Amino acid sequence: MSTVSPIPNPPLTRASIESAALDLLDEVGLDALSTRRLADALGVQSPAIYWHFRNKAELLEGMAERIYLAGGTGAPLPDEPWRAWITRRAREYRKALTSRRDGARVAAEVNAGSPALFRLFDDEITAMVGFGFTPGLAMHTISVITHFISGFVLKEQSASGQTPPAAALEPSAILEAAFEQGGGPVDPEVFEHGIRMIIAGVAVELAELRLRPSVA
Amino acid sequence: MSTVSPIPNPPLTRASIESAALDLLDEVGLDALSTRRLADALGVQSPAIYWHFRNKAELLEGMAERIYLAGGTGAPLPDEPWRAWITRRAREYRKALTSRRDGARVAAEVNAGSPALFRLFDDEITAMVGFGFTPGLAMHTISVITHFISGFVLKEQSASGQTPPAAALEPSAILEAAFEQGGGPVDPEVFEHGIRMIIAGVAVELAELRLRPSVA
DNA sequence: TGTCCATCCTTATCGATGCTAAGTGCTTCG
DNA sequence: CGAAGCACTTAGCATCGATAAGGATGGACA
Repeated sequence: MSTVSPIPNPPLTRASIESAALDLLDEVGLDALSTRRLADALGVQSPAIYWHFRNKAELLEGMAERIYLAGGTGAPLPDEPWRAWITRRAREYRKALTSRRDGARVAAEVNAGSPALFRLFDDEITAMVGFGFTPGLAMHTISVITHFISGFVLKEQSASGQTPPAAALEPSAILEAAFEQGGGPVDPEVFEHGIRMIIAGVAVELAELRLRPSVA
Repeated sequence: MSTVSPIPNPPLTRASIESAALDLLDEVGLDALSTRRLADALGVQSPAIYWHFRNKAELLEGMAERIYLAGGTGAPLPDEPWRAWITRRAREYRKALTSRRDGARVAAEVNAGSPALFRLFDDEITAMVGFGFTPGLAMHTISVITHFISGFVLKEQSASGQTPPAAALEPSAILEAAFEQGGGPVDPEVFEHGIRMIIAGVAVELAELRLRPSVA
């Protein structure tokens, strides 16, 4: 027998732990993501993680930030109209959340704290003001869209792999038609439609704002 | 010393356990809501709970349903216009979620299953069709509003009692103005504004629908 | 009246979890 | 050569959700 070659693991870093944690998340889901399993995946004992992170919540925050930032930069492209830009950003945001199992649940833990996310938020607000939004309207608009997306993806991800409602009750003919036409509460078209609705609502206010710039 | 009067606890029921669990939730929060603490509050040993519920998730579903149903009935009042009705329902829904600590997190667990909630959903869709919505538009509208509210309250509740972002970064003047005018992502005005935006967006489609009823 | 049985709860215990305390080996630098 | 401190291991604590098995209670029925 040859001696086992004593290849030492590459040293842990916050980044490598977060990466491994995200991969493990995809494998086992958030509820089964324990520090011991993560340590196993890293070829290490579980307390090693606590040298790099104060606790599991801090790890989850790091993971959440990575999920967020996977969406890419926030600024509008040159000559990109604001509706197209907001629509694109909304889709990117959803894609970032859905790219990881339980991504929305993990992202919901973050307290909006990190500098990188703060910058991104600042850039987006600034860009909106450049499009004629008041700062207040920009804050409201981006917040509304963000809340909608996180609520949507949260249900979308928790609905996947779940027992159907057992159909114990008979829906009315109208409700049946609603499911047929509307595809259920987490149908992809609901997402698109929601973004369109919100943008349409904002557009009304923005138009008024351009006519009567004095009104905040 | 008088003998301790042997008053037996009233027997447990699903309802009494769910009630006690919701009260305990207000006291300690979701993360500290364990079956042992709950059993303590009920004057009972923890496995007793498992006679009434298959597991903790089933308990949480019962709690979630109670939180939802605390909002009251869903049908519009006589002569209530649809915008007023939807606005009122949105506020009631938010109020139901915020009435309990971590209410949105608990409610997020439910898989939309219970018969009572199914009925409520059916009633609301049916009412909207009565207002001139197509079944599909009704499904989309109610879903969009629900997702927005759950996303909003989720952040609203997780933001309360949390360390501010430490202000490590300097916001741009525009972002500063946005916070001043807009009050931050979970400002109550964001909620009101979001509902108005969505309703405005829906109103546009509804108006088109009334002009050209052939279009789904 | 006596026995049987379903109901509802207790005792005891399991494996797993987040986390801490204390110790160990390795590198680096004075 | 020795000290410092970094990065990790070993050991263990309190707590968690959940199960197994048994005990008490009360009504149904012969």
